[in-house]
Amino acid sequence: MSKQEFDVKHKIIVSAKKLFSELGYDGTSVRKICDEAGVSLPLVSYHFGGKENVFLAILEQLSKLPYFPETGDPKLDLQNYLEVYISFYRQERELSQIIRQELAMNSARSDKIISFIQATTDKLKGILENGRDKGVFKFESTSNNVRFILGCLTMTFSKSEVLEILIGQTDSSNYPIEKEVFDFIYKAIRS
Amino acid sequence: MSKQEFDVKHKIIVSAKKLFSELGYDGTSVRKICDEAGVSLPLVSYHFGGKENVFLAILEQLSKLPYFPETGDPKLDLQNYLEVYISFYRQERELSQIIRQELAMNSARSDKIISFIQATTDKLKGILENGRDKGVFKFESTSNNVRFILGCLTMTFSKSEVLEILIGQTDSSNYPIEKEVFDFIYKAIRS
DNA sequence: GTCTATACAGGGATAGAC
DNA sequence: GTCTATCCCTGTATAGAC
Repeated sequence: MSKQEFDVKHKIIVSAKKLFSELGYDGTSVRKICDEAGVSLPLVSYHFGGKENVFLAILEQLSKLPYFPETGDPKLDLQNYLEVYISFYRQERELSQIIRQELAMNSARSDKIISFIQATTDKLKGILENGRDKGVFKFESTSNNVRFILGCLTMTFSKSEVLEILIGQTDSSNYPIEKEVFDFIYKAIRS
Repeated sequence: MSKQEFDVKHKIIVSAKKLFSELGYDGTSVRKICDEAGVSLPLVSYHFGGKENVFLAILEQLSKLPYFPETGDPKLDLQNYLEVYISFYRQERELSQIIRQELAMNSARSDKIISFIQATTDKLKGILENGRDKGVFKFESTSNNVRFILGCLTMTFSKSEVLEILIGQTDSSNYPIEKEVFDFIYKAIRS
């Protein structure tokens, strides 16, 4: 792949990612992507073979989801888990927005997303169950609590202006939301 | 409005609601709505003046959001709040799914949704702040904690098959999720 | 009030020149 | 490898018959 070819593919990816996150998959046309990227329409088909594949190429970035070793200490593992993944998604605002949209839509593309994030979710499940076995955590249903935690995290990443109108700006800027979401979750599940 | 006219409008609304919740606004065409409803294409324009207005007519059902009196007791008010609104959204699965999608999309239609649910969110905010003032609840930022709670609730209502694949089925069916989400939230914010 | 037929804009993908 | 021009499909909305 030549330097120039790389540039075009890269420009398309960057523009598509921006537009998908703002307008959703259906709301983003190939024409808009190409206008944003400053390239002509057929280049999407030429380089990627269609809109769908541009989307999949963006999802590939999920394979860079960070890994961290587990210590076996439930509180510490939970803390690490939240820290690592929150910082990943905070750096990847557009990507997290796209995932949020697609999962909310139950779209056909969701299956692909799941295959990327399944391991992450399973890890959280493992941490919760380990904590419960050791008597550090206390809750009824693991999968329900995974749901709740993912719900909290989703809201934490979300860059939605709509939510800011609805809920209001964060009021204590000196206390970071990363810390507060851990407080919330840890208190919620500890014994 | 004649009986027959009511029936057609009603059929369109019911079909549109189902399809919007499954396919999203952009993914739902007027043709699909009419096929589902068993009526001809122009009737949407005739009765509603367009697809957008069908959507708004569905949102009108949000004005039936239940009201409940506040007692001033933070724990009780929180419990009532969660109970009332969870049961509303559990009865209105399709509607809650639509709201979830639209808010995730930051769509142009979100403003309308906000105007319906703003009061509900403000009420939750009030309950949290009252609880903190009385020393029953303990947290840093009200708006952050409203975010977390709404995140938990969103995941609780969500009928997404995708999430079931990702997280797994609820494992303890005898302990209702309505009860568990209260446990989770209450533990998270109490002193 | 409801239908069939159609207009017209916009979608994705491609043919063919360069 | 990249462009212009175009194809064909599907989207919404409407004209006009009944």
